[in-house]
Amino acid sequence: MKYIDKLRNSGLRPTKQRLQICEVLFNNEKTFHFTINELEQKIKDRIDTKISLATVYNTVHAFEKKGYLKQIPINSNQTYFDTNVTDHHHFYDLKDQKLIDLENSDVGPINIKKKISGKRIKSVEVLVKLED
Amino acid sequence: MKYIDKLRNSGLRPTKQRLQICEVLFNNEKTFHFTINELEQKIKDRIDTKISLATVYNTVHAFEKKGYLKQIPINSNQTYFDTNVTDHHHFYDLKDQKLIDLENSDVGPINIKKKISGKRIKSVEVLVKLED
DNA sequence: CACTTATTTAGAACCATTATAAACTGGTTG
DNA sequence: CAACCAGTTTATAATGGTTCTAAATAAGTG
Repeated sequence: MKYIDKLRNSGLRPTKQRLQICEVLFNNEKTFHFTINELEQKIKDRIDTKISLATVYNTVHAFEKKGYLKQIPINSNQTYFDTNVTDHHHFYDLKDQKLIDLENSDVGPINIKKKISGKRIKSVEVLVKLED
Repeated sequence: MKYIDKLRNSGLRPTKQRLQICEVLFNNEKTFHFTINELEQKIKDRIDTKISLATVYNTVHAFEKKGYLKQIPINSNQTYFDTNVTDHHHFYDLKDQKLIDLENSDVGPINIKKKISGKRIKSVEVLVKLED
């Protein structure tokens, strides 16, 4: 199983549940955005056994901490995650409430001129809201 | 009272509560960021009468819809608002969980090259996360 | 003042997320 | 292989920010 090493290498035991969630998250042609609820549904559709909601939360948070998932900062009642962890930005379609990837080449380089002493820039995230 | 016209002009009745909240939000030297809870506390400190939590929510949402407040997209369990409604961006200090304004001149111009047909760009928001 | 409509209010309801504590599992060691 | 321990899963309860509800109150109008 190809995700066993990935998990072991990051100090996570390769449990049945985690491996199944890996399949759903990472064994796809394209990366995608999801909420926990949407992921739960995807898991139900793809896997025959049930995985507890608490485990889905635990796993997603563990994967995020290890850098396998990214949270997308957006004002919504639900938290959005992204399986695309490369540097990139997002459109957010206000009407359809859909996220769309912006490749880095779609956004000119962003130059942050201000510095805060003692702090490093960890990430720069751009959210472009779309309306009709 | 200087906020009466502001409210009337946007179709909001200038009630006692709204005027008091205007005082707390807009009668300051500097703009600021807040959550509903922080605003509630500020109101308690500045005003002698009590304003119901539901009214605070109603008012903040009404003001946001009218463009007197902006929501700041950030992943947090609480929603952050900004009394600075000009175009600008934010640092987010992950350790202290504090927002810091970035003037537009602190961030080079942002050029979004991708277009989505039938959609207009409503806003471009940059969140720069800071770590130690 | 009478009337209509908007607003305020306390409290209940909602719902995503987190905490809990018991059962279970993976990995390791003797 | 058995015994053990730490990590993990699980159902369920608890939490907490936000929204809803329905009744009371206040603002605007004629």
